[in-house]
Amino acid sequence: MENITEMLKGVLEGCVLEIISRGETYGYEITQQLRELGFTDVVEGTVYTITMRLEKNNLVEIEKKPSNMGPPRKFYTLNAAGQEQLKAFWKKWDFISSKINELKSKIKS
Amino acid sequence: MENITEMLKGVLEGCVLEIISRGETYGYEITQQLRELGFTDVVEGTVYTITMRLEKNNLVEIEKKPSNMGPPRKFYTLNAAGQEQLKAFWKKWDFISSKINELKSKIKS
DNA sequence: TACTAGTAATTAGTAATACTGAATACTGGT
DNA sequence: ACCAGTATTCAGTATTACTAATTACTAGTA
Repeated sequence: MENITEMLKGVLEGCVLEIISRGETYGYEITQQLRELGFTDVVEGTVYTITMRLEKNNLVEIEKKPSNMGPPRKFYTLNAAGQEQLKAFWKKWDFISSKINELKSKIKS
Repeated sequence: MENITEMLKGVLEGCVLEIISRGETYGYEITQQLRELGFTDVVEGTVYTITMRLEKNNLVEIEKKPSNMGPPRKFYTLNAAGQEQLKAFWKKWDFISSKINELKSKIKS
């Protein structure tokens, strides 16, 4: 899918929150999961800006662990504020997507 | 709904395209329709930047008509390129919303 | 040894978009 | 004379994802 970047604004962070909520994970793995999900053009740098923002906003706990596949990994888990943010994200998503779909399905005049 | 502005990026232009496709309309009326749809905080200035972009990208035809309710209105209609853009928007929306909902509904591990 | 590929984090700079907060202008009513 | 509603316009701002790269660790291989 080409040029969806503008439509990803706001939702990509929510996706990252959701992925982290499934269990402790790190940037590179999050990137892979997003690509598997279908957002094939997402790269590490993009996810990094999001995880950095989550750190800055105190939504995650961090633990650095060594890896036998490469350099050490920075594992993230959601704290209480992060889970609140995730809940708020889904609420916003449900709101917006219902409105958009309402518009989409309206009978043309 | 508070602070949904980031999630509106990319989709608001699509909504405006869809509204114009329903029939000749103008900025102020588009704003009202978006507010009726539920995007209550959208203001004229925001819609203006979008209609200006549509003009600049040659996606609309323009006709200025006098009004008996105030200053003259700038009516927009989609041209062929605009209709293509609208189709592309819905394709992207369907793609992204299906992926997000897939993520949302996945069984937590 | 030198090299390549895969894993993993990091960063400065850019582009695109919606929002802020206003100015201008036209009409009708009090 | 004033105000509310209608209607367009615009300079500046904030936020976000992307670009394009650097650094570093491990394992395989020529």
